[in-house]
Amino acid sequence: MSDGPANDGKAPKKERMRFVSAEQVAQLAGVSRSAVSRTFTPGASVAPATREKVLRAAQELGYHVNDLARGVLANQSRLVGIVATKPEIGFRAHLAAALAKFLIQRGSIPILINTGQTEDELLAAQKMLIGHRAEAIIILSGSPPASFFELAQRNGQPLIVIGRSEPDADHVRAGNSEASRKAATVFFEAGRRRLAVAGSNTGTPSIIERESAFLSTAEGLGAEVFIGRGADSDYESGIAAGRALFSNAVHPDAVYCASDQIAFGLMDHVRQVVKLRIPEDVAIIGFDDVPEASWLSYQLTTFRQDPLVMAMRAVELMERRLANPDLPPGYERVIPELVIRQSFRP
Amino acid sequence: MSDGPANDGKAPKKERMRFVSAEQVAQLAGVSRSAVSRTFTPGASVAPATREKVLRAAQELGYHVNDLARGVLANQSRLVGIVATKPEIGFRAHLAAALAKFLIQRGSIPILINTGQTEDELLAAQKMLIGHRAEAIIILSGSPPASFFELAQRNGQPLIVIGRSEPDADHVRAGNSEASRKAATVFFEAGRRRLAVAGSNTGTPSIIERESAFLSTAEGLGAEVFIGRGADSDYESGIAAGRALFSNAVHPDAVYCASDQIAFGLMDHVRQVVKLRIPEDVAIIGFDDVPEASWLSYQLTTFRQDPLVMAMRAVELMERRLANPDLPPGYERVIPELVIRQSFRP
DNA sequence: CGGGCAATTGCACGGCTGTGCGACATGATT
DNA sequence: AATCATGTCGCACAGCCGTGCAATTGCCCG
Repeated sequence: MSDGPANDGKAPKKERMRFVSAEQVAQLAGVSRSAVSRTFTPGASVAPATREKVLRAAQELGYHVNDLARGVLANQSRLVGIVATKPEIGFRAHLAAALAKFLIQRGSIPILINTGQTEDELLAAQKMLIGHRAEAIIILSGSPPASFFELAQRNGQPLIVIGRSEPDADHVRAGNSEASRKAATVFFEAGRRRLAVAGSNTGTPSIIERESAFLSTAEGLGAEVFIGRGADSDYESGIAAGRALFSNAVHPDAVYCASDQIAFGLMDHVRQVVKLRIPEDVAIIGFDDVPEASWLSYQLTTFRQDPLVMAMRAVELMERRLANPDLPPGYERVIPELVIRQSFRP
Repeated sequence: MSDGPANDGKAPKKERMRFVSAEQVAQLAGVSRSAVSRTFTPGASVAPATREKVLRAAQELGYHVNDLARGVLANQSRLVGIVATKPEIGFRAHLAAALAKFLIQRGSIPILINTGQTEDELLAAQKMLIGHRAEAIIILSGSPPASFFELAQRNGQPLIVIGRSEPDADHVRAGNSEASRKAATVFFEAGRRRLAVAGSNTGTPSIIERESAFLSTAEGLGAEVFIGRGADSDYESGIAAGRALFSNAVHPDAVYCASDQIAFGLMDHVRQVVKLRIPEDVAIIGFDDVPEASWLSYQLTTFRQDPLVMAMRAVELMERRLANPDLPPGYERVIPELVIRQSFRP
């Protein structure tokens, strides 16, 4: 009297529903499984009539090739890891979104790894990517330990680094030094003589590069230089930097901020707390040109870093590497353009 | 005289490097492949000595289980799709990041699908998720067509919807109506009588819900009501709404904005273009409490919607559904709390 | 020292797929 | 009409893995 697969006792039907398999389609269409496989393989040899039968059966059953199994066989998963800390903030958010879009366009599957900076977390993320046979890993931020590179290398997973100069790996980054030198120069040429940089104590390589290039140029020009730093490179750090730079009697008359987020915090502090005018009393230049930079409250003059361009370059590097793993490391440098708004006009 | 696998002629070594397989580990360790498999399967029966040998060999070769193949066998991929349009903007960015974090914590692989709103794009994304046998799909935004739900249903992929009431699917959303009624009420109780809502023409269900609940409550209280809308629900839309609401001689003295982004645009327009004071001339309430809301330039009174809480609820719903696919649809409603800042004080 | 029991191990299968190769049908050609 | 080339199809294998089952080992105790 039992019907079906004897659902006896407790067992709450553990087995997940199975997707339709090629075997079932073959059966319904009255052909062999090979015919089904060939129907969905471009360039394979199938008679139009058979193809038609298979497609009809597939349609009826709602069949779709199992890309996982296909990947196991073909030794390619199409999975690509995007590794970032705080991927919801500022420029990184735009970069991650752009990467996801381009990766999907080329038929890859973007995996978003939102990880902390601790070595354990990174290692766990990497294990996951290796386990799933990710074809490549794109790193957006931070400074992964050497072991990260080594492990990826060993498993044949190309690593693309964005925003950091990594001589042994493919990388794409902005021309931080050029931009920072230019910032110091335009400030100086506009008659500003007390130049400051607002950076971060826990700076990423990009931040550090911007700080130091600006400082050395400013000093070279003979200007008085100031440094203010916050804990990170976000809004609060901008406030902290502003506090450090504007608590003395003599303060800078121009501040170069290592990120737009820092600039926003610093501008708010300068205007609302210190009660100085921008740009009359203090000129500001930022970096990134996130959408907020054009908001009326900020009108920030800043270096434009196009996330679409950088993401595309990164994907191109990845494709190049996948096509030929033995190529020497390549790098793309995107030169940022200074977008002039109200916070400083040369 | 040929060495190696006869690299004859053009063929540029197409074959991708293969990862280490269990077979190779078995060979090196001098055991059967089963022993290797058991070593990496918790709870399987392996002698400590064998286990040790296997682990040593695996370490030396850099072996890691192929989760793809494991997934094919066990009929579970651990892949979870996160579908969003413009995942880099505002609240959605925080939601997407939080989801990625929680999914990783529970051992799932978050796939970020950055898609447009056209039906074709959504269908392509879904095909991809079906092909890779994603275990569940979390939708952050927009209004997918009915076919989307149908196709997912048919393939046994649970669908979790965030920010939209979807009676036939698991969903988690904010208490938009309660919040919006409260907004109208506190405005009124503070003596404001010309109440406006700033919304969007292409509103998501959340936006629409907020608009209408505010409007009906405001009318019920006997206040004069205004409506201003922009094309989307971002900063520019806030400017547009501000233009619509403040171009006549008689203008609102309190505006409820359907999102923080709208509020920022509207506040900037009101202060910088219309030259009114906030909150003296115009009181503002927003929705979301993104970090920018606490910036000194805005100090926005707004309804707090915690992305961490919403993401966690969504993941819980997903787990529940995966554990028991036959459950009736569940939903979680998160009640937003009004965070008081300078733009309006009850 | 032998027997029984538990632990461990290897074999083989199952879960999906793509594809080389031989078998077959079919149309065209001499 | 016989033969050949061509296009299709199915079989079987390969590519990874987990696991049931039976065989083997090792150990303990009588």
